[in-house]
Amino acid sequence: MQLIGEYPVALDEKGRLRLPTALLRQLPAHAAGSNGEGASYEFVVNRGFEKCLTLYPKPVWDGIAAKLSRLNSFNDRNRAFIRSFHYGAYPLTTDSADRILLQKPLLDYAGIAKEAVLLAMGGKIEIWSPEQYTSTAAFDPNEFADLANTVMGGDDEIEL
Amino acid sequence: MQLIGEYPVALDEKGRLRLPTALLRQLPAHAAGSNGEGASYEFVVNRGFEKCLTLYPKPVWDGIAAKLSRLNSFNDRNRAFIRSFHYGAYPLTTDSADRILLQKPLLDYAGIAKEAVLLAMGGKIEIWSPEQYTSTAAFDPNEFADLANTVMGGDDEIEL
DNA sequence: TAAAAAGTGGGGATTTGTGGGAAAATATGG
DNA sequence: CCATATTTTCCCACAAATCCCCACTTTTTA
Repeated sequence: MQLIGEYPVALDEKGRLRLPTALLRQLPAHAAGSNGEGASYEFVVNRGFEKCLTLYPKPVWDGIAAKLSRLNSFNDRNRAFIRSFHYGAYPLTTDSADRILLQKPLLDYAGIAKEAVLLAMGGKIEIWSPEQYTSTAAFDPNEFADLANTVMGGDDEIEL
Repeated sequence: MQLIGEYPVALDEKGRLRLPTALLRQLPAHAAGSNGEGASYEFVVNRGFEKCLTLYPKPVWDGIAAKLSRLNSFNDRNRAFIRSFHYGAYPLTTDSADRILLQKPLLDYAGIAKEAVLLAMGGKIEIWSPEQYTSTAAFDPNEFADLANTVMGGDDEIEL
């Protein structure tokens, strides 16, 4: 699953966050009604490594959970690792208008109030507060070049 | 069984702890009434390896107990391990309002008073005091970089 | 420029969560 | 073994959060 896109969204009075149609269309409608109508989508949210939330489509999460479950949980380090993934985890389903409701602790963690930015990448979707997004995830050409060099550098086989 | 979620809960005056519906829905209603109504859930609690309690759905516990029983109990280390696993273990059933009642020694062990955090992972549920949870479950991603690489690693389809 | 699709905003039913009285069960002490 | 104190749990009533539903506004498409 290769999700793409940056989407500014607004939370309404009740704290509901609508997932843009452009994003939902990229997901396999893991849905109720056999027809396209009334379909709902399942996700798992999580505290991200940075000050943001991470939204996993359920199938993607299940893949991760399956790998984690193969770890021996009698080992301290493994346990801590598994726990780190479940830190702030919460299962979500879209409502009948393709909206999700995020728990207050999660919103607080990411510093999200009325607005947010969704950043879809690969199999997951990051949810940022606009402020954090511009300061942390912002595109700085110089920094980008540095990173590109560090991460990809020296490997002639990879081209951007 | 893949349980998901972090749930803040409050204990009432009588020390009862209600299991959130979102969590119970993930369990096979190991239940009394043939209909969904009046169903109750069976668990086993235990002292966790960390300063928390571990709640096992009965079927999961049974699986673990079966494995333990296959250990050679003529070996004193095995005997000690089996004993410590049962140390503080206690069977529980939800009451008619989906609440459980934890013994004082267990609450003391985990430092739980009025509030707790439930962390569901894989087949079990950890019960933490909020303080312990934030200090123990917090993690440094870099610390797990190698583990992440080993477990998830090499497989470019899976992302953290 | 009309029609369709996407997005927004509540009212209010329904579900979930909380609290406490009192019955039932269990323990304690003669 | 009975009487009393304590703990547990049932049951009901109330409070709060969630979600369905539908109407309305804005944007896109043809």
